[in-house]
Amino acid sequence: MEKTSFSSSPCSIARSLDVLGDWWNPLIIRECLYGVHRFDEYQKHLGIGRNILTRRLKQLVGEGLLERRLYQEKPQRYEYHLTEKGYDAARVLLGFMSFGEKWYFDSGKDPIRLYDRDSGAQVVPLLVDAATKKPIDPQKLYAGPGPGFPESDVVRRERFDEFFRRKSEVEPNKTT
Amino acid sequence: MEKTSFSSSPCSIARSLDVLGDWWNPLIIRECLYGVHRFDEYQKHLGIGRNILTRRLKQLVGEGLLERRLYQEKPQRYEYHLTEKGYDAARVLLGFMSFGEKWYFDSGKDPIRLYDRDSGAQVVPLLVDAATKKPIDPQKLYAGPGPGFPESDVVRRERFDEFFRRKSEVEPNKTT
DNA sequence: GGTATTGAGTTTCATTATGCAACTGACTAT
DNA sequence: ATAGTCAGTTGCATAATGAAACTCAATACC
Repeated sequence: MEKTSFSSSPCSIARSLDVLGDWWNPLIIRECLYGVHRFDEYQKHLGIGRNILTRRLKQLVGEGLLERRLYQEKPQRYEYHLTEKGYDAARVLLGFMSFGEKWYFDSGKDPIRLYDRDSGAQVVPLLVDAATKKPIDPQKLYAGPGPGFPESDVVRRERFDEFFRRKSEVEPNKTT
Repeated sequence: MEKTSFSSSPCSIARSLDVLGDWWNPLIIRECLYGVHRFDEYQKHLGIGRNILTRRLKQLVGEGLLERRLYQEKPQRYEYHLTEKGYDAARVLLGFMSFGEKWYFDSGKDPIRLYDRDSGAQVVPLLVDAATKKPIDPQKLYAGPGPGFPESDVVRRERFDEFFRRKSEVEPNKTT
């Protein structure tokens, strides 16, 4: 397998996939969000092999999404809790939820619902543009290099068709 | 490996992971979103093995996220395009982007930016509650069974600690 | 006409990760 | 003294991956 690490890729998606692009890690984070924190509970709820659970937990702790918390001294026992980064990863899971609900369950028959801890009101995640607060339609997007895009990476620039086409309409003299 | 399919799990996250819980599928969808549609282009951009690219494309077409489009008759040649479902999956990718940008790149140095096709304005994805339009804080959420949750699945109900605790505060007579 | 190139895949094979089951070690409850 | 809980390890068969070479079919070059 050799797992092809994307940790050096200049793409936020690829970077995230290093820790979230797998079957178990998101599910472990989900359980944590639902209030599961101990080894055997993860194992039972997920049906994951104990060996790979060990590995996944180590990875998630190593990546800073979970923290190990000693909850008992006598035989040392640890719980796993979400860090701030872990909670941010959970936000990605909400994306999975919305997608899954729409495409795999009849509408109105969603298996799980989310509520606000303060108000108790149901929470329905929606992806919007931060500025206009309007829902995002991926079909109406195009991508371009940002400030952190490596100048050197000429090959990958090929992808940003639309960006450069539009740019050259604005500055027709500069031919990239 | 035996890939443990979650297709029957009563969880939207698990269901989504069947097709998105992998390193390549999200990246293929990303490329598609950036305007890449042909076999050799995927292979070059992603550095993915041609054999597994074949399998992934088949899976994505089979799952209905991509559609094969004949673009040349003589030697039959196909392009892969996002379906509506595929574009919805792309919405999940935006979640990955936000996460990756925040945790793996200095702020203001995001490698890739998104723009609106109509207005040309930059688009910044943000997860909000559909009703209140306020940003979602995963720390302030708790989960409970929805209308589609299988009554039979008593084991998994254990997870919804907070939900049942709160419920019994409201209806203290009914002890679940 | 013969050779090279492109596009889209297969095939083969060594390397890794996974799932399963059994085992260890430290303690606790009966 | 025996059974049970919790958190892992260890060992092994099996399945997925990555890399490179190979197959077709057709067009482009000379």
